[in-house]
Amino acid sequence: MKVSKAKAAENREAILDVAAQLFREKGLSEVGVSTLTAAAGLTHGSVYSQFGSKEKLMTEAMEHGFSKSAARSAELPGLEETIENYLSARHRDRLGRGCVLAALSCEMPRQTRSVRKTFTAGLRGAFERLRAKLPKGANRAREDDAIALLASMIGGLILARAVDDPQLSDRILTASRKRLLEDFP
Amino acid sequence: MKVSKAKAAENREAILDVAAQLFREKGLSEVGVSTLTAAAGLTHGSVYSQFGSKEKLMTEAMEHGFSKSAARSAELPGLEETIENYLSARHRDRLGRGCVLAALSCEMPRQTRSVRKTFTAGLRGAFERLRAKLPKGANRAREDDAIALLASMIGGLILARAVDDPQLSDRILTASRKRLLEDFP
DNA sequence: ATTATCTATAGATCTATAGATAATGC
DNA sequence: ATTATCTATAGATCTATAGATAATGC
Repeated sequence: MKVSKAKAAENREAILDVAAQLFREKGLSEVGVSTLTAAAGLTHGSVYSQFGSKEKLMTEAMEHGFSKSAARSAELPGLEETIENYLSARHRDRLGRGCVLAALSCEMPRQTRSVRKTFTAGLRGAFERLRAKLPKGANRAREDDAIALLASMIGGLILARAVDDPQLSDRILTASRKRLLEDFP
Repeated sequence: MKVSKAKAAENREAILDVAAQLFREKGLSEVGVSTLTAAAGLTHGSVYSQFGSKEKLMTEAMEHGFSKSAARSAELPGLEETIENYLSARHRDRLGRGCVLAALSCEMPRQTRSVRKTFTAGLRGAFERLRAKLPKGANRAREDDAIALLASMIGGLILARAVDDPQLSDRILTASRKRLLEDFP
C-alpha cells in the first residue's frame, strides 16, 4: 500500500531518528533492521525501499547525529562550557542522544570504507569546531591542540560510560574536566 | 574422545589466546563461539565444557589480556616511554594484541554486570600502574592525574584506529603524544 | 502507472544443550 | 568410571529479496 510522498518522507525521518539513537545505544552491528523499523512503526522492508541497505542507513543515521552535534556546538561558543558540557554526567547518561564519535569509535576498525569515511568526516568537523573555540595562536598548533583536546574528551566520556562503579565514573569525569580546563589554557 | 589433563589445559589456553585476540579485533559480540574454537582447532562444544558460557570466556579472555598488559607495563618504568609506546603506530596497528581497554570500552555499556566488573577491575589496575609512574605529589592529585592521562591516551588511540585516513591517524597520535608529554610533567 | 510498504521466505548466522564417543586415569 | 570433545540439533536471530497489495498522483 503506497503512502503519500509527505508520509514517506515522514517515515524516512522516523527511521533515521530511531536509528541514530539505537545505533549509539546498542552499536551498529547489534541492532537489527527489524528492531529499528518496528520502533518507528514500520516493517523491515521499508529500510530497503528507503535506504537500499543497512549500511546506507548507518551512514545517514551517523550524519543525522553529526548535524545535531554541530548545531548544539554552535550554541556553546565558549571553550570552558564546551568541555564542561561534554564531560558532564548528563552527557554520559544519554548515550543514545550524545556524541556519535564517543558512541561508535571503537566499532570503526571493522566497518566498511563508506561507514569509516562518514565517521572521519564527522570527526574532522568536530576538530574544526573545537579549534575555532581555542584562543588564537599558531594555526598548526591550534589544530593539534584541538585534536589532542577532543581525543581526551572522548576518552574520558567513553571510560565514564564503561565502568560499573558510579563513583569511579564520576571521578573520571571530574578528573578529566579539571585537567583539561587547566591545560587548555 | 577424552584427552589428557595436560592436553585439556593446553586446549583451554589455546582458546583463551585466540579469544583474547579476536574479541579485541572483532568485538565481543561479533565473534561467534565457533569462530573462536575453529581458530584453536576445536569445535564449539569445547567452549561449553571448558568455560560454561560465552560470557565466562569473555571475562577470562579479558583478564588474560589485562595480565599481559600489566607485565608489559612493568618493563616500561618511565612515564615518557609509556606514553610514547601507547600512542605509537605499532600499538595502533596491533588491535588484537594491544590494550584491552581501548579495544572494548565502547561495548561496555551494553555488557552484563560480570563483564563490566572485569573491565572496571582492569581499568583500576591500569590507573594504579600509571599513577606509580607519575612524579611524586599529593596522593589524591596524582590519582586524578593518572585517570585524566589514561583517558587521554585511550581516546587518542581509539580515534587513531577509527579514522579512514592514514595521515590524519598519524597526526592524532603525534598531536596527542606531544600534548601529553608537555602536560604530564 | 507508479511506488511505499508489507508478507513470506531464503540462507546464514548465533548460543546452548543433549547424547554419543573414546581415551584417560583411577 | 570419568570426562573432554564432537555431532546433531533446537530455536532465535540476522540481512536481503521477490512478489503482492493498495493508495497516490499523473
